[in-house]
Amino acid sequence: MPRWKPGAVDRLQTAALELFDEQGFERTTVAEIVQRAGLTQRTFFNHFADKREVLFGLSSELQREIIGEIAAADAALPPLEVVMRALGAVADKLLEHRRAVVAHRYAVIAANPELMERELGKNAALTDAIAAALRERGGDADAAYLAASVAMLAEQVAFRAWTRPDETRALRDLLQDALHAVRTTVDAADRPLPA
Amino acid sequence: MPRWKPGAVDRLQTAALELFDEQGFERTTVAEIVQRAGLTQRTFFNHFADKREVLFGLSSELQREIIGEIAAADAALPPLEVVMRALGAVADKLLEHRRAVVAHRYAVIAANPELMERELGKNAALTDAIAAALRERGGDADAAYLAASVAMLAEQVAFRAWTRPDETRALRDLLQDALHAVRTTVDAADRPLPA
DNA sequence: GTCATGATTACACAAGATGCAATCACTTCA
DNA sequence: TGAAGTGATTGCATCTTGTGTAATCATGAC
Repeated sequence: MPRWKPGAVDRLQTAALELFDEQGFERTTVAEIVQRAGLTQRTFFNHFADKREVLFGLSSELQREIIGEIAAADAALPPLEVVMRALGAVADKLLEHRRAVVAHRYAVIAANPELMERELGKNAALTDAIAAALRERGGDADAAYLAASVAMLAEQVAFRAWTRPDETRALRDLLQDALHAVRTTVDAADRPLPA
Repeated sequence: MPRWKPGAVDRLQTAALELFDEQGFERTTVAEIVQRAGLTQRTFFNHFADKREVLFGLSSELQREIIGEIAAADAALPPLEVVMRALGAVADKLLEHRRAVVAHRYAVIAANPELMERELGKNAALTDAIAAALRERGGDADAAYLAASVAMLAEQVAFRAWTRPDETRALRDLLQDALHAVRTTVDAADRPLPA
C-alpha cells in the first residue's frame, strides 16, 4: 500500500475552500484545514507559500496558456488585438465550461480584502507577463504595457459580469462588449484638461 | 511637561521608511521600528492595522480630495472627464510639489511584493470610491465603474512615468498623455473577435 | 539487495497581530 | 480646589502564520 494517501494538494484545496465557505477566510486556521485534509501544517506550507495561495491554483495554468496564445499569434495584428484574441481563446478553453466552480471561488475571494489583494497581485503579474510576451514579438515597451493593461481591464469587467448569477452570455462575448464599452467611454472624454 | 513626546505617528512613519530603505521591508521587524521611534509594539499596532499600513498614510487624504473634486464637478460633463479633471486637480494640489518624497516611497513599495499588493488594494478601493461618487451624480453603475477604471489606468500609467528619475513633465500632463495613449490603443483594436 | 529520491512529519522558534487591563498627564466641571 | 473622566501609551499573555532543519520511510532505479 502507498505510504500516503495520494492527492495531498487537492485535499488541501478542497478542505480550505469548504472551510472558507463555511466560516470565512479569517476565522479559518491552517490547523483546521490540515486536520480536515488529514495532513500536517508543515505539509500545507510545503505546498503553498502562504494561507491565501491555496485558493489560486488555477492562475499559473491560465497565465501559461495566455502567454502561449500570444507567442503563437499572427505577427501583423496590433498588440491589443493579439491579447484580446488570446484571452478569448483561453476563456473558451479553460473557463467557460466551469463557470459555477470558478464563480464560486471568486465569490470567496471577493468576500475578503486579503484575498482580494492577492487576486489583484495575480492580475498585475499577469499584466506584466502579457506585456513581456508582447515585447517578445517586437514593439515598444510602453505600447506593450498599455495593450496588456487595457486588455486586462476588459477581462476584469467581463469577468465580473460573467460571475453574476443571472448572466448567461459567454465570457468571450462579454470580453468583446467590455472592450467596446471602454472605447465608447474613452472616446467621449479624451480632450485637453482645462487649466 | 507633556507625558509623551508628540508626533508618535510621524515618528513611526519616518523610522519605518528609513529602515525599509536601509535593509528592506521583510528584513525589518516592527520591534526595530518602534525602538527607533521610542515607542512600543503595542502602540505601533494601535496606529496601524498592520506592518504595511505604515507606508500608506497619504492614500486616505488623496481619496478624500478626489471624491470632493468629483462631487463639486460640472454636472454636464461625461463621467470619465469628471474623474480626469479631479485627478489632475489633486495631482497639482497634493503630489506635484513633493515628487521626490512620493517617488521615494513608491520605490520602496515597488521593491516588495507584499507592499505592492497593498498598493493595488488601495488603488482598487479608490476606484470603487470614485465609481460610487460618480453614481451619486446620477448615471449608470456600469458606466461609472468603467469611467473610474479607465481613469485609474491612466493615473497608473502617468504615475509610473512621473516617478522615473529622468521625467520632468508634470503629472497632470502625463495624465493627459496617458488617456490619449489609451484611446489610440483601443481604437486600433476594437473590432469583433474571430470565431 | 542496495541506494537515492522525495513527500511527509516532528520540533523549535521568529515575527505579526489582538484582547484586556493598567497607567497617568491633561482637561472638564462642579 | 479637587474629583472625575479622557485618551494615548504600555505590559503581558496568547494566538496564528510562516520558516529552518533534520528525521522518516515507501517507492523506484540500478
